[in-house]
Amino acid sequence: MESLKVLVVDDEPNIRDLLSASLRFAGHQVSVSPNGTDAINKIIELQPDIVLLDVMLPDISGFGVTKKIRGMGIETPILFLTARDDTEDKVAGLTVGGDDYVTKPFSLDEIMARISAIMRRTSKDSTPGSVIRVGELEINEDAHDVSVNGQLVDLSPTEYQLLRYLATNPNRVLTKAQILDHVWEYDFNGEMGIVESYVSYLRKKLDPISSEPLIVTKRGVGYMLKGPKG
Amino acid sequence: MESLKVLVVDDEPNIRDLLSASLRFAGHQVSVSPNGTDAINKIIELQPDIVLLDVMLPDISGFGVTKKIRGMGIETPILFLTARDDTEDKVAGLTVGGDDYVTKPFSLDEIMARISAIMRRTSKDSTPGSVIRVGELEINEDAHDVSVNGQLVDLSPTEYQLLRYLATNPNRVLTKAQILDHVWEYDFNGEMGIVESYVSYLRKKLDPISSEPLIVTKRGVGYMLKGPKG
DNA sequence: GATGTTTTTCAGTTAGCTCTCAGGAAACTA
DNA sequence: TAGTTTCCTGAGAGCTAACTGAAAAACATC
Repeated sequence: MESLKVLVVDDEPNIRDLLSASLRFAGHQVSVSPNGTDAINKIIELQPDIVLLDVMLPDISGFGVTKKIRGMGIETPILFLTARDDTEDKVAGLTVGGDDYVTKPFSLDEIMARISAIMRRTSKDSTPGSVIRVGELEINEDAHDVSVNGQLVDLSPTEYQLLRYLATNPNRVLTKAQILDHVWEYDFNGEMGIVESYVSYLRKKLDPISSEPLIVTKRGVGYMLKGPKG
Repeated sequence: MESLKVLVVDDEPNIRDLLSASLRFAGHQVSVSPNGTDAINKIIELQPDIVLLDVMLPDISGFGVTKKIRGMGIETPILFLTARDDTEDKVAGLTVGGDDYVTKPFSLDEIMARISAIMRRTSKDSTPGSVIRVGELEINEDAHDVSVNGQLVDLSPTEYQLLRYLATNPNRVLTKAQILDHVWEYDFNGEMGIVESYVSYLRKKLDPISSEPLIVTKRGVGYMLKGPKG
């Protein structure tokens, strides 16, 4: 995915910082906004490629912002951020058009995946494709399917997300802390041992099929998904 | 279906936004109009391929608009949007020619299906056909019936719409929120559990006939109709 | 207005997932 | 080799998502 202009709208500074740091690191151009009125102005002024929009804002709600800018003919795709315990009727209609939503607390990897999905669907030009391929491994993001040497592997949601994070960084060691920060929800306060557990789960499912171990341990550092070149 | 020029005429901004977002996302070129006189001008000026026309408008009614443009020799097909409690004789005669109507509140999937049907009937070159085929499953949109391995299956209206939505997105996981947004009427206020119920109904009717389960559950994500290749 | 169908809700059950922990294995250190 | 650290993995408790039967509510048909 090429560099995008992203606007992050949230009243919680922690969330803003988390998202803007990650998005900047991913090579995007990020602006932030703490409330609805400012967001509307920034959307008009900056014309971002995508807006990450909290629905619960101090002044105008995310829906109000959407209504306003859509009324002006601005069709920028929106990724809504909603509280998990919002009543269901509040989130109705959020997946219409190019838009989508994630619930708080989210994981960074999920945010990135949703942004990719939205840009893939809405942008006419470059279509990077929804298949991640690393050596014998193939991840189909549309079908949420994983296969090794053509053979399907059944993964739980967390296993899937962990594998995808590794697969988007092949031949690169990722520390357990990095993995926790990207794959688990930002309010997770458990131990890093859980990463070891899930790596173990993945190995048990993947290694019997692959010709050589896919995930290698770099002792004292972290884990790495071995790609064809490395 | 190739890209169409669509004019959406409705005085409620919410409906206009809902329709224009969905139609744009489907690749069409959308213009909107809030009243009858403006609609007449836009129809003359833009020469759309199809008009989505609310019958209840603040100035000239949808019928008035139709009469006017037909009097000018403009034969653009029209999909009328009517209130559900409109009397029969009011909507009678709407389906003459290439026209059709849907009642408010509608589901997005129904709107899209009606547009396809109208374009299929009126355009000469025409789209491939009205049959959706995914593996052993066959949906005939003209006859509104469904068969698996050649054997007819009797479905309720909602079952049919759900299956069609899944079938138009084979090998792609659809979340319950997406399904609700596309298959149920836009004012539906209930819980997502209803999707589980209907998936269960479909499975009970389809699985005894199919050689393998057609609808697969992607736990924590959504549902997917399994096609031949995936 | 009675009957049958469809839609929607609900609750009990089932199956699957997340996370923790603890003992053991492997790898480094000295 | 012994000691230390890091990692691996099996077991299990607790939780959550999903399935399904049943009943209530809405709707249609005659």
